[in-house]
Amino acid sequence: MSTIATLNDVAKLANVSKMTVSRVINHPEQVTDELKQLVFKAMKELNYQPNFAAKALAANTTRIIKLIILEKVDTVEPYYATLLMGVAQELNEHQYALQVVTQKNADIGDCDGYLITGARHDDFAWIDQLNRPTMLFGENRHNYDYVDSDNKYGTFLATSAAINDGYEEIIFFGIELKESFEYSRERGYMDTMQKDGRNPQIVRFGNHSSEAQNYVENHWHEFKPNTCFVCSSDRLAIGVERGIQHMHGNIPDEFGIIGFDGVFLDQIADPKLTTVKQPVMTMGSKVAALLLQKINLALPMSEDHDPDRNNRVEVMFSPELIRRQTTRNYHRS
Amino acid sequence: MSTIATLNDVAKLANVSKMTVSRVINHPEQVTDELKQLVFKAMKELNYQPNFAAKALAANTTRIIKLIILEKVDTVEPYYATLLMGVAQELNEHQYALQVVTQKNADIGDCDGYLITGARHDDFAWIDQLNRPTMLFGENRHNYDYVDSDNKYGTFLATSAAINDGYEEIIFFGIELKESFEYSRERGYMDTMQKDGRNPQIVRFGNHSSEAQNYVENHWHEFKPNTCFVCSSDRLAIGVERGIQHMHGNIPDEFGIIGFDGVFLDQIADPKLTTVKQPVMTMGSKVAALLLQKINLALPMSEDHDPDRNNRVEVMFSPELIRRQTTRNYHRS
DNA sequence: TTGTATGCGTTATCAC
DNA sequence: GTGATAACGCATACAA
Repeated sequence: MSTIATLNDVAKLANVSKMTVSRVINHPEQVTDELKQLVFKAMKELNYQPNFAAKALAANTTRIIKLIILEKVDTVEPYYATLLMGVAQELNEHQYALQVVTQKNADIGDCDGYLITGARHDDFAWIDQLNRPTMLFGENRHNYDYVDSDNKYGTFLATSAAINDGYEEIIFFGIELKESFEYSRERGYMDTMQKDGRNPQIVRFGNHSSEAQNYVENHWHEFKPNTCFVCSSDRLAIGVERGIQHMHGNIPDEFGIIGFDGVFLDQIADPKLTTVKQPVMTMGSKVAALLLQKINLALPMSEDHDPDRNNRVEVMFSPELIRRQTTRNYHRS
Repeated sequence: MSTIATLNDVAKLANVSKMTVSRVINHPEQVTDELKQLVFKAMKELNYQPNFAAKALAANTTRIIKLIILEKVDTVEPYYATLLMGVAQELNEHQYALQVVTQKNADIGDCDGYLITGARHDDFAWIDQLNRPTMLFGENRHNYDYVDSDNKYGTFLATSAAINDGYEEIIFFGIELKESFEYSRERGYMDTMQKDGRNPQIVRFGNHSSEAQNYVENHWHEFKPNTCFVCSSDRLAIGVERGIQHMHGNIPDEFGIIGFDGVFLDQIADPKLTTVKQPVMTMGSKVAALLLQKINLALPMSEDHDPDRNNRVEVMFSPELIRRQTTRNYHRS
């Protein structure tokens, strides 16, 4: 038989009803150990795999999660590819299917829950009217549950490193965006600077390497040697690196650079960037896990939505400072 | 009613049986126009969306496509992110769900078909035992249907451009891999060189920028000014660019560089790479479309698998030469 | 051309 | 603790 085994096949082989088999899977505590063993044996023998669609149909469920990437398509970065791998892995383990979707197509077809990434302030009007459990990837000020890296801690790490490495001036290159993650990164920088009795300086750009590069070149006379640039993204950091190189500044002795993200770009740079690396893949698995948890919790107690809207889920992963070639004290690994 | 409309709801509203509604969807030619209009109206009014799971269950189908990425996870490139967007878009339009999977987990859970990318020679033993319709992304010598860009034409474009731009020496930097796409790219280069009465020169590396860079630096004395490097990937091209810059060669006047791929990396480079750009997203949609077509064809006539194994599907997309800053005749866009 | 009955694989409900 | 039955939404086969 090359046909796929069903609950019924297992039941016959184990000499029980298919309900018993179903229970062994979903409510094992209600079945005696003897029967359980028989069923397990039969399942193994037939290599039983539950039928995704039947499960979904019976449970009035889709077993589909939509991952909505709210970014222009041409911005698609390796960042999202990595995130996606994490999400996909977690969903597969729980027999959920994935739909990768842009906002435009997000409304066609039903699903059990939403995973949203790249949400900007203006998107929340739309997000608010979604009527399924939702998790965001990225901190936000709209009271949505989310997973992110600890952005403030990240720039604390970066700024502290710059201080410890003996850079005298430490300038923050931020992203010109009124978003929560950016505020947190700037705050991490500012607090660390102030605690050390230093004067914070922040400049902001669109998140493109060329803008940072132009700025460095145009303001070159203002930067004294022994300056470190703490950046809010690896993109900006690469621009800074280029600007310094074009102006024949020395990296890392005269000028230090620290990026943020640690996905792909940092390694493409030359010299390779010292950066604050986010565990993006792990974070992807985690948002997915939390969403599934939320979905399964929502099912049993249907006493109105949002039984306890107060305890918001905010999971922060600690980023890690990867020391490479754009700061002093560079350790070869 | 916030509950989701079913076939039955539509049927009631239109005063027909649910079978008529089903037919309007699947076999519209069997229904009279009057009824069709009624049904359409009811569907619109109720915003009817077919139930994915029920469809799958009734058809003995999963409506799940597995996308298998056979690459080390840390190699994940923007290339795959882009490809994925194309695949996802096409699948969504046809109400198929996606499972992104690594080879390790590829065997758990059923699916209707496989989309495989990054397949190397050694993977085919495993691929051969897959018992569902399969499409590869990337040309191959194992008789599998595939979509790819026209690799040979791509290096023809690159080499011709180098010739037209007046470079005297044209050297090919290839990837050290016994794979079909690499052979095709090398052939495109060689044929074009020979047709022009020139002497081809090929050097090969692992696909890492540092290897190309080291080679350029170590063999610097061998390269006369007015040489163009035609590369088999943007990664290699970036390495070449760096090598030339480290040796203080002039780009593009003394040395030209042409990359291959045109996803992300080419724009990160500085100066920006002239490259052979593949329409990766379009290609993603196309493999998906072909796979769905193959799946739907396989259903009706079940007269043994592979009714016509002879006509292999090989779809090649023409890549495009994007002129930027690493070759002469650079046009600003 | 249209409607009725049946089954896909699973789970919840209710008997036993 | 275990089994029979109905139901989830749709599509196929058959009847009208």
